[in-house]
Amino acid sequence: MQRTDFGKLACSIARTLDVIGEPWSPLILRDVWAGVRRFDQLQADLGISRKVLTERLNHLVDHGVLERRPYDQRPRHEYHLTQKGAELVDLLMVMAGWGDRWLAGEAGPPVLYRHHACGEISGVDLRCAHCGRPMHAGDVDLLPGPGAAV
Amino acid sequence: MQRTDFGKLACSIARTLDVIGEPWSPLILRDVWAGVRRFDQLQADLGISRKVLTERLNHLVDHGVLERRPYDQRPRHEYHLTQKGAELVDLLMVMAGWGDRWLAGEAGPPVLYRHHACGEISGVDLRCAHCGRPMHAGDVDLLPGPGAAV
DNA sequence: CAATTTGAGTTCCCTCAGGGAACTCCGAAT
DNA sequence: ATTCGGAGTTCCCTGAGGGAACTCAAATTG
Repeated sequence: MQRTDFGKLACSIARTLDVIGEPWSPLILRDVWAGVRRFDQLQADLGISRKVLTERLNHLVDHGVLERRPYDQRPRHEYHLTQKGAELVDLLMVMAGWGDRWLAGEAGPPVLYRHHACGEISGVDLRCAHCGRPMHAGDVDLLPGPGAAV
Repeated sequence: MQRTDFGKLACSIARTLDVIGEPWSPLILRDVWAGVRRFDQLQADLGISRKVLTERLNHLVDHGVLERRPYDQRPRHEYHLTQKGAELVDLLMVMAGWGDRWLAGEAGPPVLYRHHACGEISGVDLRCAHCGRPMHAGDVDLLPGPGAAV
C-alpha cells in the first residue's frame, strides 16, 4: 500500500478524508453545489485532468455523495448531490468561512452567502447541538466513544 | 507546475485546501489538538513517513497554523496551534461530525465531544451568524463578493 | 447518406510526490 | 569517551496526477 489508506482508521476525520480528501474532490463538490453538473463543464471550470476527474466522480458516486442522473435519451448525465453530499457542503461552507477570514486579504471574500431565512449576507456559526451556545475547538473535551479502537 | 496550485484561485475553499489540503495535514492538526505535539510522537501515532511529516509541519508553520515552541535548552520543540490553527480545528469538528453521522456504522463514533459550557456529550450545529437559525447548504444563495475574480 | 459535432470518458507517456528505511547532527546523561 | 534521543535528511522506488490525443455512440448538418 503506497498511498496510505485512511478509511480503516478509527477516526471520523480520517474516514471523511477517505471520501473527500483526495485532491480536487472538495472543489468538485463545490462546483456541483454551485450548479456545474456535467463532465465537460467541470473539466473546463476546474482545469482538472479528465482522467482524474473521471476517477474522482466515480469515487464520489461510489460513496453515495453524488448521484449520476440522466438528462437525455442518449447516455448523457449530470451529477447531483445526495443528502449525504449536501451535508458535506456544510463542511465546505465552514471551510470557506475560514478561508474568508484568514486568507482573503484586502480584496475581501470572493463569494458571499445570503441566508434564505433572514435574507442577510452572513456566515455560519458553530453552536452546541445540545445547549445552543458557541462550540469551538477549545470548548470541548475529547472522550473515547463506543467505536473507539481497542 | 505539475500538481496544481490551489492557492491562487479566487475561492476560499481552494485557498483553505492550499493550507491543509495535502494528505495528512488535517490528521496532524487533529493530533496536535489532542495533545500529540512532538515530531516522533506524531510520526509514531500517524505512521506517516518522516520526510512527509517534516514537510507538512514546515508548511503548517509557514502558514501560521502551527507554531514551534521550544521546551528545553537544547533544540527541542513542540508544535502548538495558533489562533488561526485553532479555528481550523472547528472545521475538523464539523468534518468529524459528518464522519460520525455517515461513516461510523454499527460501532458508533470513535470519539465523543463534551461541551464545557453545558457538560453534555454533543456535536456542532451550523447556525446563521446573523439570525441564529439553522444554516445549511440548501439555505443559502451564492453571490459574487468583493474579492471575486474579474 | 456522409461528415461533423458533442458529451463522456480512455489511453499513453512523463514527471514528481509519498513510502520506507537508513543515515546525520547535536547537546545531555552515564 | 560513549551512548542516547529528539528531530530531521537523504536515497531509492513506485504510483498518482498532468497533458494531450484517441475512442465511441447518438444526433445534427449539408
